[in-house]
Amino acid sequence: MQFQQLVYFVAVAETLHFTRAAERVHVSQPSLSQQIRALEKELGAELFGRARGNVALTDAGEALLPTARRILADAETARHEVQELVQLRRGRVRLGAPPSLCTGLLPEVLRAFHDQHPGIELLIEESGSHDLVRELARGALDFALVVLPLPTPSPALTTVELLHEDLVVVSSAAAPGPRRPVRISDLRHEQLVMFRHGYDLRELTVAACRAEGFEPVFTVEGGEMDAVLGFVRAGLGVAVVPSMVAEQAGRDLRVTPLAPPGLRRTIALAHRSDVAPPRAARELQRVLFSTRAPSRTDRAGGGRTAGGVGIRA
Amino acid sequence: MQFQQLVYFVAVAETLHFTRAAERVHVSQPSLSQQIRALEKELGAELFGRARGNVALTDAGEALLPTARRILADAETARHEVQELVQLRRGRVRLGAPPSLCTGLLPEVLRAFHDQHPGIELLIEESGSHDLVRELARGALDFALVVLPLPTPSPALTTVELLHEDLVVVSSAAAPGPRRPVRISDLRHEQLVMFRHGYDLRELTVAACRAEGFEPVFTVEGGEMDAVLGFVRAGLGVAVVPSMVAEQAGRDLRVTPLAPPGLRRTIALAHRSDVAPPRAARELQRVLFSTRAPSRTDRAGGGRTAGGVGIRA
DNA sequence: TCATGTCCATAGGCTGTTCCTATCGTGGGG
DNA sequence: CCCCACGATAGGAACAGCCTATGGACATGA
Repeated sequence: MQFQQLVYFVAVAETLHFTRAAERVHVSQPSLSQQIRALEKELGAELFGRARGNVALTDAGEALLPTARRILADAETARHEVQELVQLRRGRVRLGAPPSLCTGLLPEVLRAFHDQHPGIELLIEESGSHDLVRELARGALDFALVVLPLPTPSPALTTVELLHEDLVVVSSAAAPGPRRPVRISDLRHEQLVMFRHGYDLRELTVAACRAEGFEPVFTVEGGEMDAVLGFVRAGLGVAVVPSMVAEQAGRDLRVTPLAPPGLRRTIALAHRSDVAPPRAARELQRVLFSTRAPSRTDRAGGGRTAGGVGIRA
Repeated sequence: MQFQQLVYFVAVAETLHFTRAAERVHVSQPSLSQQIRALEKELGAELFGRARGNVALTDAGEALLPTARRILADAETARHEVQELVQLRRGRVRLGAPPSLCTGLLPEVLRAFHDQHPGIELLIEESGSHDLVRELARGALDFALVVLPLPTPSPALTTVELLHEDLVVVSSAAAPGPRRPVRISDLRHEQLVMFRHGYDLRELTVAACRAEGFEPVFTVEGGEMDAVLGFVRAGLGVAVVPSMVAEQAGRDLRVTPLAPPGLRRTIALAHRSDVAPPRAARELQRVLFSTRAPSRTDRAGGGRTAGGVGIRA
C-alpha cells in the first residue's frame, strides 16, 4: 500500500471517473488505473465497479474510503507539525542561567526572541553553574549560560564563549565610600554583603580575596541577587557584582570599578556535545549571540579546543 | 513520504539503533539509513540525533512519532477491514423475495448461509416482484428473488433462473374435496381464498383462470401467506400455492396437484447488470444455488441471453 | 598506544516499479 | 451506422529502493 495509491483511490472515489481523477492528481489515466489495480490486487478485493460509464465504489471500496482519507489527513498533519517546529512557530527552549544573568542579560534577549517567535515556550532554570551542568548532562536543559571555567569540566559538554563581564563594587549611594577604582586588596577593610552558596559570584569573589591573602568579612550572607542589592542600598556593606547588574540596579547605588587588572568572568553557552540542540534552541543561541556578541571563541568544556560547534543554520 | 519510511522511522525510534532497527524490519542497514535520510530531507528536519552510540529523537522526531504510529495502525486497520469483507467475516446482503419464497425456500437457505458466515448481516425485503425490481434498480437491494417473466423487463437487470415451482391446490383436510389432480377449469366451481394485491401468485392464478375463460370467485381476499393458509384450514375455500409452501403447511391441509400441464412458475435471482454484487451477496448466491439448484439457465431480464453473468469466485 | 570492534554513512550496481505515449475494445449517442 | 467517450492494455524510459562492499569515527581492551 502506497500513499500515492490512496491518493489516487480517493480521487477516483470522489469523482467516480478515472480520467477526471487522473487529471486531478496530475497523472496519466493509465498510470492511475494501474495503481488502482495494484491496490486492489494487494488488498485482494475490487474497490470499484467499472460498469460502462458508471464507476462505483464496491463495499470494499466503501470500507476503505474513510480510512484512506484519514491516513492522508494524518500524513498531512505530520508534515505540518514537523514544519511548525522547523519554522519555529512552535517549540520549547529550556535554558539554564545563573541569577546574575537572569537579571542582567536575559530579559532583553528573551524579549527579542519572544517577539520574533511568540509560539516558542521559554523555560528558564535559575541556578549556579554546578547545578546547571548537571541538569544539562541529564538532558533536562537544552542550553545553559555558565561561568567559565566550569566547576566540573567534561568533554560531554560543549561551551561557546559568549561575553566577558567586568565585576564592580557596589555600595550605598548614601554612605561614604571610595570614588576611585578600588583594588581587591582594598576589600580587606570593607564589610561585604555576600550571596548565598551556589552563586558563582560568591566563589569568584572569595577566591579573589584569598588570592590577595585575606579572608573577606561578610555582614550579611545568603541572599539572592535582589536581596544583596537591597542590603547594599541599606548600607549593610558593599558587594561585588557584574557591571551589567550594577548598571541596572538604579541610582541609589554607587558603582565603583575595580582597579586593573580587576575581576572579569567569562560567560559561555553550554550544551551537550552528543546531541544537536533542538531547532528553537539553536535559534535562541543565534539571538543570544547577535544581541550581545563581544566574543565567539569556541572552547570545549574540558578546556580543549572544539572546532565547528557553531550555530547550525 | 512512504509507508516504508514511516515503518523504518518507527523502528529506529523504538530501538534507537539503526543496525538493530534494520534487522527488525528485514532490510540492510544502509537501506534503512538512506530511507530515514530521504524522509528527513522531505520533511526538512532531522528526526534523529546521531551522536556516536547515542541515537536519539529530535524534537521533530518526537513530533512525528505518534502520528507515524497512527498512520501505520490505520493502514493496518484498512487492510483488515477490507480483508474481513473479502473473507466474509463481515458484510451485509440485502435480499428481496416474494412472500411465498420467504416462507418456503429462504429459511433453509438463510440458515445455511448464516451458519457458514455468522458475521454477515441479512436484510430481507418481502415484496412482490414489481416492488423488488424497483428497489433493485434503486440500488436498495443487492439481489432479489423474482418470478419470471419480470413485470417490467429491463436490460439493467440480469436474472438467473433458480428453480421451477409447481403450483398446487390446497384445501381444508376436514372438508370434502377432490382427491385426484384437478384442472384449472375445475376451479371455476371452487371458492378461492386469495392473497392481497401485489402477490405474484395472485396475478398468476387469476391469469390462469382467465385463460380458461372464467373469472375466479374469492371468498376472502387480501391476506398474506399465513393468513390465506389459515383461511383455507378453516374451510373458507381453496388456494393455489407453490408446492413447497403447501408441503410445509402441515397435515391439516389437503394438497391436490394440478393436472398436466398444471401451473409452474419460474423463480430467478435478479441483480443489477451494471455493478457486481458485493462479495457477501455473491456468496449468498452460491449458497442459494448449491442448496437448491434444479436450473441454472442464465437469462437476461429482457428475455435476451446474457452470457457470463455467473457467480464470481 | 595500537589493534579491534561497533556503528552509521557513502558508493556503485542491479532490479523492480512507476510513469509515460500509443493503442485497443466496448458501450452509448447522434 | 459511425463516432465518441472511457477505461484497459502494451511497451519502453526514468527512477527509486535495495543490496554488498567500504569508509570513517569513536570506544574498548590488551
